Amino acid sequence: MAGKRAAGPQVGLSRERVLRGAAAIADERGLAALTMRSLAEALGVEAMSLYHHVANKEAVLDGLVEVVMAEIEAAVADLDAPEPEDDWRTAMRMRVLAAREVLVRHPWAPRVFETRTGTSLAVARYFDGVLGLMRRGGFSYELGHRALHALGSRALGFSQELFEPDGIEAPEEALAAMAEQVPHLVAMIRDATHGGAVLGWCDYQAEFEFGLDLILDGLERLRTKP
Amino acid sequence: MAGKRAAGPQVGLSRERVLRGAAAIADERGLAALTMRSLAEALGVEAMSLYHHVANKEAVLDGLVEVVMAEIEAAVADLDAPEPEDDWRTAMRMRVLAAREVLVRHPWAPRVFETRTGTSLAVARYFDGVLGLMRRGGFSYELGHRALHALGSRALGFSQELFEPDGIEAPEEALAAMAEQVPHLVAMIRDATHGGAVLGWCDYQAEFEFGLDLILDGLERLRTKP
DNA sequence: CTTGACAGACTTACAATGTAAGTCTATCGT
DNA sequence: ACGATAGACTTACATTGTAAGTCTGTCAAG
Repeated sequence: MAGKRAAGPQVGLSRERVLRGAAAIADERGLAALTMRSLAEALGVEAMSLYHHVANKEAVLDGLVEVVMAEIEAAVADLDAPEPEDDWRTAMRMRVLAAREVLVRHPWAPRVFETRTGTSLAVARYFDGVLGLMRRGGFSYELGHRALHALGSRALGFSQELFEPDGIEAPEEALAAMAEQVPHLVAMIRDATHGGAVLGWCDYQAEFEFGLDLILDGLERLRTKP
Repeated sequence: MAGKRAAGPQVGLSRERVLRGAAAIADERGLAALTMRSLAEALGVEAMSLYHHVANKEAVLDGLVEVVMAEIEAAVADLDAPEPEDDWRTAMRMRVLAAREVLVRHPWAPRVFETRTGTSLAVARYFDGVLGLMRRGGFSYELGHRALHALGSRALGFSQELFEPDGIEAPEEALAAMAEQVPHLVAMIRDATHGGAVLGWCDYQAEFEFGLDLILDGLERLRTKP
């Protein structure tokens, strides 16, 4: 059992440094740019050296989940939220939005989460905290369980947007061209912007909160009158 | 403009056949097994021949989205749902559950959806249909828009489950070992199974419907009293 | 029937990636 | 002083996507 020592010619890697480096690359250059070689280079080392600290690339991705979850747990711990016994709804809302801030800083995180098979301990612990919050807020285990499913990834601050309504320049002609294929969407955009610029008309943060509140409201109703 | 002709020594490929083959491989052997070479082999052809019908592998994945969406549209068309004017909630529910049946047949689909950048026309058309349904059900464009966001991937029949509560053998000892790390989850499982077997105690279909109904109920409330 | 254009298959080749296997060296406990 | 060892490096290879070029069977025009 050697403690920690700086073996080798230089500072020495560590699982910590490897994972931090991986997160940095994903943040700066995207998930596709994260290869064992690019990661090694960023750490001033050869690719194979990484394998002394992580089993393989899958383990790096698993580690990224831990990194993100640690940031989320830290953000949640910093929160000055009400006691769930007094106001579980606000406590939950703040927790989820704190998690969301972390996720927004790491746009690659949802994709990494999704490709992990099996639940990581870090994720399980987070959901355990969510469930504990609901328990303190007066939920039965049964309703708490359903609530975890209903929230899904939203509990961690992201919703799977399969369909991005904005990002279009959408001058009137472009809309007209689309009107045949997707008439209702086009009408919706026209209605929302009444002829003005479309870029950025869709406020994702607001929409996320809307969906979250819809679920929380529903849960609260079930909690009080089952 | 040559019409359709069987050029070459054999039956001849086509974009159609390539995409169907790709879906078959993903279904049978998983998404990771889908390579240009494996796909070619399955079609009795060399890898490079595929490039006469698809631009590159990304295009194959784009095509998979189309394949899935076509199946969903077909399932939706077969539905014997009420007119949205009479009962939008049931019409929507049936539509989403029909989509879900397709998605369940293609477990790789969510991952493919998520990695596509930009919205495909097929997906946009689907959401256009959802929005149209809501319009006929009495939604404003504004509420319809928010509803699309609130539903998110659920409109297509899947929820991002980051956390899989089952899949554990969970004899009492295993639970005891986890109790330190995730006490609430363990208590929840104990409560739900009161000592019995844990395997498969979690009914994903039922949980999906619960979450869906929670959202639909919330939307209905907003629709009738804004 | 000949011929030539071309769609659509095949062959070859290469760069990028993950990683198995083995080597080298500085540090530490004895 | 010295052997063990952690942790770096080197080499090598299988898999993948795909660029570039070749070959061949079919069809339309002469």
